[in-house]
Amino acid sequence: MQDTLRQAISDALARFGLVAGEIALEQPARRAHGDLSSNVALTLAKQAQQPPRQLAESLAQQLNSAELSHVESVEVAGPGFVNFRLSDSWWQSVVEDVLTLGVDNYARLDFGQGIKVNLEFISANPTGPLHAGHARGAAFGDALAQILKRCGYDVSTEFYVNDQGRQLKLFAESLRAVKDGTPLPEDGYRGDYVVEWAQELNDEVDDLRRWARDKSLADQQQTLSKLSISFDRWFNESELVETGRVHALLEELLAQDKAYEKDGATWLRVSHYGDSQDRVLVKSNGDLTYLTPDIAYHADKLSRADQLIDIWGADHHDYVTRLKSALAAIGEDTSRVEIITCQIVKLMRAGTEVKLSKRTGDLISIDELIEDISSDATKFAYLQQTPDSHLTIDLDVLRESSMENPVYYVQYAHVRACAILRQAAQLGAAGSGAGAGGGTETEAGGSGTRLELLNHERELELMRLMRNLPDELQTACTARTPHRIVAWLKELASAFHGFYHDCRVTGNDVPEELTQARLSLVKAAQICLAIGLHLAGVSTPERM
RNA sequence: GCCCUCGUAGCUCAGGGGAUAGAGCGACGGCCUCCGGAGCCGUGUGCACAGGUUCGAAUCCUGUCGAGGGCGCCA
Repeated sequence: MQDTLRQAISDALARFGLVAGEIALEQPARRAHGDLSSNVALTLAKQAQQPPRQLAESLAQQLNSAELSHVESVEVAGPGFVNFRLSDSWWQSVVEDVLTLGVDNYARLDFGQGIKVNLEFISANPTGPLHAGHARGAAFGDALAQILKRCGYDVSTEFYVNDQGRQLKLFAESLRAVKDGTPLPEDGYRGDYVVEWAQELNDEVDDLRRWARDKSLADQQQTLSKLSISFDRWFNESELVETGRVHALLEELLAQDKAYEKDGATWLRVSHYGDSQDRVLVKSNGDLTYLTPDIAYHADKLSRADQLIDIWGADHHDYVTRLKSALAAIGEDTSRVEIITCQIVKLMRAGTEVKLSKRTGDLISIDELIEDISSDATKFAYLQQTPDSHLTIDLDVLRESSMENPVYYVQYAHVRACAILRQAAQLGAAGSGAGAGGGTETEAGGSGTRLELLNHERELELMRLMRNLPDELQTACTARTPHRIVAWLKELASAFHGFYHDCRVTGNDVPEELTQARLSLVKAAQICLAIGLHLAGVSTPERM
């Protein structure tokens, strides 16, 4: 539709000897201004050497005489906007599109062209359960993966397990100290789970670090499965070290004089590649820094995918430049590496901020969150804002209030749609003759369904939103903003509840043909709600 | 001191060059002989500040103020 209009505008402009670059078409904030609007007359006024309003009038006249399909009228408004009013038939046809394509194929885009994207997120240390600080990256990463896939990217998700560094060593030592009743090492791990896990230690455990890692991974994986988040690959840092690849990388860097020795340590000349200073690769005590295997890890990922996306917490933003400079140093194309940082989330409970501290062991685990406010609500809560926002989540409000916790509002719309379809199926089965279709299996929308009966304002609003889904999806994908989908879902749910309130589907006082048309609409809405909920990574209940 | 992000309604947040800036919550007031009331409808206030760019700025640029995060041979 939009492409058709753009072409028409372009053709009309050509008649006046004008050439536009990008022709913007957007939905006006107010419906009174039409369904679609273009500002070409404003942007081209100078080139045309006439007032924007006058150019717009000429354009509108030209477009009106072109008799474009599904276009009711073209009007000029304001300083020179060209507004298109679309016919109901355009919105009604979305019902047919949705029913024909279904959950799997409506709003399935292909601009990703099968490009291989490797998406890494969470990558928590294997030193304990996942906690609230990981939840945003988890919800964001999972939703982004779903969105990228639906846009035609070949996505593989990955969790990097840092099982070589100081943190795991420290964690293992902490477990041992708790078990033996000796003092914790400096900066050691605290918290209830440390004590619990330490009690599970016995003499059969010969490699404490490995045991601690596996214990952590098992715990984290269980939490993720509660959140319905799965990874295509869990990548152990130790794999890079043990296969000698990190060692080979170091030798190569030294041979190329990109690394050098100083003060007993080995340094990488990242300051030549954009970083503010050189960085240590091997500490003077012989240990590797986090950076060294991470370079090898990203090089490995780059050999497996066209594009990398890393999702990090904002507390690591400083590391972005360091990693990219290091990758530039080894000759990688850093434009293939995208790093998204999510801002820290502040949690409130009982009116006060919940302080999270790894140092004191004062943490809220994701398991606790799920138990407190459910898995779907946890994911949805973290998905409502841009990753850039410094959001505050009030646990009490999430638990108690239904609209601060819109996942139920949206899911309830889906439940209602299913309930109506069930009801209709029962009535049909009762032998009313016409039959309301087979409930959720209804083929409504097929031949004979009079979609033109769907002209109530509530119905039109619902259909407009369904038409928008592909656009919303594209925006959410290219801008990496899953919250767009969530915002759209809330609007669609609202439109559905309004429709439900004002437009009865079944009943003796509803003409049979209208019932059929509305059943098609309900089925289409249910499909769209399911698509959106799926993209957000939450469930689609049929009853609540 | 330097770097990143943010500052929009009483609260939590959308909107990120277009026309009269939105939603939920909270507050107040309506709607059940109704396919599930976890619902629907109505009522109010607001773009931190100052310059600049533009036909047009909440949106882009600069500065000021404020908030969060970061500036390790931690990860």
